[in-house]
Amino acid sequence: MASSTVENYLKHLLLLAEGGDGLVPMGALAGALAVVPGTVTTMVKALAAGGLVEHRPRQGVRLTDAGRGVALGVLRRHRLVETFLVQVLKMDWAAVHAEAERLEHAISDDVLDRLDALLGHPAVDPHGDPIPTRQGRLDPSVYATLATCVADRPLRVVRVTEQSPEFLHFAEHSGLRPGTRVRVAGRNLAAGLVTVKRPAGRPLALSLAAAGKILVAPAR
Amino acid sequence: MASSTVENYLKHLLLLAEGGDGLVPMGALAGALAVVPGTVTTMVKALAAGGLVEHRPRQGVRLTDAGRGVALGVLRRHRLVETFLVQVLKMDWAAVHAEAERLEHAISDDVLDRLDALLGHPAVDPHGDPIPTRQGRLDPSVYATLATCVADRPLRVVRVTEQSPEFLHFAEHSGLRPGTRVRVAGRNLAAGLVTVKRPAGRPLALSLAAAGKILVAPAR
DNA sequence: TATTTAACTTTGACTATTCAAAATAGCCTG
DNA sequence: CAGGCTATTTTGAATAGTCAAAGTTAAATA
Repeated sequence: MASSTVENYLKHLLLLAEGGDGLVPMGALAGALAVVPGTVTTMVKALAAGGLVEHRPRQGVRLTDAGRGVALGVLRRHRLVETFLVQVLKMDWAAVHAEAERLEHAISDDVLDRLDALLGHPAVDPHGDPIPTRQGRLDPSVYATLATCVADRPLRVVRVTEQSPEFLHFAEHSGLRPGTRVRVAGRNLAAGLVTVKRPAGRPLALSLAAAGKILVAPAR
Repeated sequence: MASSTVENYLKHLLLLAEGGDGLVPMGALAGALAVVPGTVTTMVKALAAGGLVEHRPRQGVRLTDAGRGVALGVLRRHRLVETFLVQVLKMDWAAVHAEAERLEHAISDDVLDRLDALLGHPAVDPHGDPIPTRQGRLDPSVYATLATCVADRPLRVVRVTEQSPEFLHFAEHSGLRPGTRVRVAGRNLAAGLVTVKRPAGRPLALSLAAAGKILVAPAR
């Protein structure tokens, strides 16, 4: 059994590898885990010895298939727990991330399957993040963001890729939860601003950095 | 924050102190935690330094008020989680103990309060064990057992004080879950046997040791 | 190409928790 | 009261995970 620490290393490796070629710099992992770089080097060598990662010295780390399997399991637990906390216990979607960080290491497969059934086998969590299937399949869909999408088309928020309570509260109060219909009214690249229109409320201005965290798809 | 290990030491100390004067022999604690006695000595000295227990060298350990408070919190989490697993996730009552052993260290007060409300503020868990209140009050009721109660009176099973899946499965199949009406038909002390009658089914024979684990109250 | 710099690795040390095995303290028996 | 037994404590060592700080490397800069 992988310890909570090992599970965290693998989970963050999976998250950091999204998009790229999978080779994660040691420093990025250290930052994500809030430990000093030397600690990561030590741990990564141990994980490599266990066949969970491949270590390219001075270049980075990559999950092996075995490591990816473990990481997907952790991510599935994390996202299903978040969904449970919001849908059944009616918790604030900004608070559930921290809770799930602890619970994801303490839930058995049996409990997880029951939770999954209770929730109706959800495909995404409250933030719109896809939930890996029991077989370890993770929806690879790539979406545009409010910073990159075509302007003046009807859109639908599908995902908010940030878990800090501050940002999530802002998104909620701005009516930018997954499912909301929006439209990009304009962009001012020089000023780094995006203006979006929502069904109700006046136009909303947000920075390109913030806009880049709101993933959208064409509203059909 | 107390580590899982510390929480376990305190929880078992609370459980082992039930009834007695509170002074638990080091060996008993070692047995309950499945560690060697030397480990307990080391750990208990650390807990004593932290004000959570009082250590009487060569005699035993006792919880301080602070330690008891922590232990009651752990026990509350354990028993509420068990109740949730049985009532909401429909798990086998024999399986939930092991699950709760892990979850009890990962649940926040916020989640716990919501679970408590969802379950309707239960007073006892699926085994009939009392759930400490949020204020740390634990029902001190003492019940008779099938081994000690008066014979030939209508009774009601209130609690099964064993968590091994084997015993719980036996109890379930024998119709001895909390709530069941029973009556002691007879005892043979020499043979160490108790015969009980249940509403349905033929008389059931069980050993005094087993009968001592089934707590009962007069059926009103 | 020589130098600077940022990222990464190494080294030595520390905390928490555990075990095995040797030492000791109390108590019970004769 | 001497032995002996049992529970407990001590001692020495191991494992997992971590940090601080010193040492390397490789790539970017001049």
